[in-house]
Amino acid sequence: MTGQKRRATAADVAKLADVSRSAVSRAFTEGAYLDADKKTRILKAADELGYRPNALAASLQGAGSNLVAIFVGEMPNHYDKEVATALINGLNAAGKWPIVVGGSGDAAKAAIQNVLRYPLEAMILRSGSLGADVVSSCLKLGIPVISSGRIVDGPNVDNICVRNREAMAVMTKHLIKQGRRKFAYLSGPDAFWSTGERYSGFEDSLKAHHLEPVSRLYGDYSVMGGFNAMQACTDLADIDALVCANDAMALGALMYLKEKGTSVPEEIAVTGFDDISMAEWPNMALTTLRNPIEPLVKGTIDLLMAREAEPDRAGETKWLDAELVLRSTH
Amino acid sequence: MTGQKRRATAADVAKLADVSRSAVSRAFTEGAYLDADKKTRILKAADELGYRPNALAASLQGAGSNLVAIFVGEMPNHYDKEVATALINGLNAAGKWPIVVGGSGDAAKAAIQNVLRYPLEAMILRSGSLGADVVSSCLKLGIPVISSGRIVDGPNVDNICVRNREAMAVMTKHLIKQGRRKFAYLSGPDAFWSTGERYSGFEDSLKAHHLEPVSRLYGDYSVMGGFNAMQACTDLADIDALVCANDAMALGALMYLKEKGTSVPEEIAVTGFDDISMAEWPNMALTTLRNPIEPLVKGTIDLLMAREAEPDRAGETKWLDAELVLRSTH
DNA sequence: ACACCATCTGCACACGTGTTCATATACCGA
DNA sequence: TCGGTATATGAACACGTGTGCAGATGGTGT
Repeated sequence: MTGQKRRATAADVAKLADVSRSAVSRAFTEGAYLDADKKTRILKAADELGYRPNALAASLQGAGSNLVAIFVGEMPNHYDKEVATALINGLNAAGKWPIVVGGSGDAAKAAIQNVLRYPLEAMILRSGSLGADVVSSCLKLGIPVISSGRIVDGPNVDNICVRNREAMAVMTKHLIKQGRRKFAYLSGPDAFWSTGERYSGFEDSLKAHHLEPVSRLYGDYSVMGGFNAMQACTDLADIDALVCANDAMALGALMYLKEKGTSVPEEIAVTGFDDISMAEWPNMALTTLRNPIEPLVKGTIDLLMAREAEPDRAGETKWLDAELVLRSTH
Repeated sequence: MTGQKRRATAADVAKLADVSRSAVSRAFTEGAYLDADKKTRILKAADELGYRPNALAASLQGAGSNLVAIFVGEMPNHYDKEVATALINGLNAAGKWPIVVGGSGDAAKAAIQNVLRYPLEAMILRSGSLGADVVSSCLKLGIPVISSGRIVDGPNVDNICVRNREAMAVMTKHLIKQGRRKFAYLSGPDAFWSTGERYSGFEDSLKAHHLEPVSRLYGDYSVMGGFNAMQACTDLADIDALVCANDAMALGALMYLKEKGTSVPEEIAVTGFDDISMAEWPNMALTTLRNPIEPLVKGTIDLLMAREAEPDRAGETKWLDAELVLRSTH
């Protein structure tokens, strides 16, 4: 016979502690004038009732909502999940509470429109497929947009992104220096922004050494996609290096080559991009480019804080450097 | 010279459309009496201003907040991340918006206390390490608790959990039937609730066939933990089956055995638990127990909706069945 | 003509909070 | 004693919304 449990309010605490409601509010406000004894009494009563200030009502009053949205897309890849995990933890540590939205297509758009009903302090975008209309919706509401992993144009939009082209150039040059000459490239789908960036870094770097790619294969950034692309590849014999657009496809390719009996790296070098946790597994030991997560998270939060401090500042773009990680497949 | 962009309110829309503020509110309320022409005019004005109702103010007024918290812990394992991803997508599809909290220890507890300031419709717990104080905090605030993956006692607490014991028994019996007799068990840390459940399912099943485990090894549920545990194992020669408490450790063990030249499954069978995406990779093909994600998500949302419909109902526990997935390591 | 009902509208309230404002008390220096 | 300052207090307002209420309008049946 407990009935529906109602959330205790400041008025309830005030009645129990025999003080005014204002006093209760002050007891939870740092630096407000309040008698020490009274404060103790209030906090005790609050504890007894399990009271804590309603953050929504507080934000209505003017306090920051501390709510942030993250759009993470489908997260098909392990790297996406690792980034999302790290981002959530980083935001928590900064006292920001992320509402996470996933999915793709119209459902995702509708979901974002729904989430925009909350007074968000920022919208963090972690997906290539989202249109400019989402950005303009946010900006109309005065919600700052931070795009991670893709450069988005727009007034006051902040960006953070790894230098895809330069990273691929570093890898390609390393393989050339090592003596490789017959390159294939395992590419992601053209729909993703990073696909073109990474390929052109690879291709330009070859051209600078008067080389041409032997072939450009296509996958869907997944492990099985990499496996299948290799299986379908006809000119494997003409290749001594396979540069992959991400780790997942590189691992898939690696598995196919091992199954087929092709020795890596003796006959073919295989390289990835991201440095996901599986890349350092003992039977993989993939040579790759580390798409650094910790600086990505820190940079994102720095952008968030900077925008909070100065809402009208011009959009900033932070560039991150990928690091060459040499293991056993090159 | 745009200045700080303020969020448009119903009053702003009312002024622009030359109607009362009530009319604006009604334009966004299904089934409210409102002249059709006026409604069109209001929606047009709202669109122009980028207005949408402030969900916080609305929830203050009595509407549901549609906010839910998920505590996901550290998510060290791939399975945790897969579940979290699916859960987020499922909640989104149900029109619920999850605030995601991670971490462990005191920081996590503090984070949860902070998130409890929001008027949540539920707290979903996805981690073994959290104490009963969190549950009581939630219940004091009238926030329903749903525990996933671990049974939590408490008034009106809902649970959803896989039948760990039964699943391990199915696997063990299958191996016995197949002719295996000399079993080792690769266990997780005792601190986790599921560790004991899974082991006892294994052990009891052996006993029922008058068998004793050769040894119980310990890992930390991670891939490298499984790899290292096998490396440290001295009585590998006395074993023809290795039952692992989860897939990650099984994969690590598999990698060690392959590196060492032990043939799987001829000399030793290796089995896992969870059926993470890596388990079906071509060079792994792990025989395992599917810890079903889709029913887990659906069940969680069903519990959420049932509790919303009837807040005072007794706590319910949903049990899920794991499915034996036979691949190439048994 | 009258009563009735369905539709429409604006005023006013309530939700729970942080903070301003005016006022009150206590302390200190001159 | 007086003025000044630091501290303490409750009443009142504002935040943005959904809805109850009372009243208005117009159509329909008798």
